[in-house]
Amino acid sequence: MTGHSIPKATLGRLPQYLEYLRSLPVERRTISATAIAGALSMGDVQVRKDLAAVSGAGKPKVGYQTEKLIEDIEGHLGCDKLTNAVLVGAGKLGRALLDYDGFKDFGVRIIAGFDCNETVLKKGAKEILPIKDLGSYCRQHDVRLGIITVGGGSAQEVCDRLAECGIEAIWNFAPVRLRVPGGILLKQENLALSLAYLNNQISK
Amino acid sequence: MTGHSIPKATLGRLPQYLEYLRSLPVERRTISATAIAGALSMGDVQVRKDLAAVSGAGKPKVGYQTEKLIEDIEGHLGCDKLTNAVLVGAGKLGRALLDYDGFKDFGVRIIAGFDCNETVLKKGAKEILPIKDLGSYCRQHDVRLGIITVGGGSAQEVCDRLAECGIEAIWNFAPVRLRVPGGILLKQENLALSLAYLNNQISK
DNA sequence: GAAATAATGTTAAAATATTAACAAAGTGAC
DNA sequence: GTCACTTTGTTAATATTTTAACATTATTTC
Repeated sequence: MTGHSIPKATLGRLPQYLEYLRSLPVERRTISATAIAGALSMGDVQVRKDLAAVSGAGKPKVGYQTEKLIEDIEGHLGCDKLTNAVLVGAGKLGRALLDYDGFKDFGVRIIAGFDCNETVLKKGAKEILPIKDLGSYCRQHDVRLGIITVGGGSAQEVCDRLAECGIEAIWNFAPVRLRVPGGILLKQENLALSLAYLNNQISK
Repeated sequence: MTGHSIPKATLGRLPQYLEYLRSLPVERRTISATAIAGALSMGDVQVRKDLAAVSGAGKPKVGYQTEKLIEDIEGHLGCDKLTNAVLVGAGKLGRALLDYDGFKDFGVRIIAGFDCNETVLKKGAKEILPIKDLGSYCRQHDVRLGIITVGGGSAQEVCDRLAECGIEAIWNFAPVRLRVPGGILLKQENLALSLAYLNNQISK
């Protein structure tokens, strides 16, 4: 168990399980793969296999210990270690993400936003700072993740600057394909993409 | 060609190709699978296979006709048919999506937002209307897609109301698993989920 | 305590998806 | 016109993922 090679497909489903498990009432000490499968409308065998890849054994007739399962999934997703992140581009989307507090459940804390537009700068809990302070801030606060929510035009520039700051991964919302130096992880988020998929299914 | 069974994996990559192709300058009349693969850092054979599934033939030594390729992908993604959508929950994220105009490129037009909070109501290009008008509005405007950006607490309620309005698909940003009546398509969006994945990779 | 049940875990099979290998077809240079 | 080159499309091999089948194990009931 926890051998080493968790299938990529499994990894992609883990957050789903995690989310569901967390939504359960605390009284629910145990849960069966069948129940999870039912709630998430997936095959029960698949759930069992996924869980087997990341967690210990369940008990026949009983299921898995809910709490242990959550812990194990969190462990594999790295939710236990808190990663500091900064966000660049305090437009509407940027501010929405900045204020969204659901990320901390997944081990990421956005500790500050940056923008070049003076008018959006803000002090307080979630600061929005001038972009020129990006480098020094990142180095001071052990920032490992950068989130890009600027327009497509300046995304590459922001990306480069983040790379210079020693960021390890970039989560890009700008609809532009970024060039990142080797060693830096890039995740492209394209909300329109989800829509396209939905729209396709509807029309069908 | 356009036989009928496009692999699911291919379908998932189509929006990526589309995005890239659209980013090309118009002078670029033809493009090779190799070039696409290079830009997107994927295997060239895969690109060729994907393209073969949705479009006609390319010419050796030349590549594919950019414009035709775009059209074909759009066709398969249903981007050609414009679908009307409404958004419920005009918080920061909701307003960000409402104002984001990238969706229309993927065949979806958010024509109005709804909220129960009187203070955010707004007239103009992208109206924000009181939630009580949801039903009549949807029926009048042939709305087929509903986007939920309310908090987790009221998401199910909103979902039920949308279902009553004859919506065909729901795109849910609330971190809650919704129960939808059969026949309605549900796509769960969980931004935190992407983060979890990233964070996992970093920690590794 | 034996039988019934609900769950697990494993092994094998089937389906999908990716990668590699190679032959064929345009294009351009000489 | 032939040769070299690039790029396609196809066929086969490999890897991965999903599904099915089945034997096993704890719990509950009688």
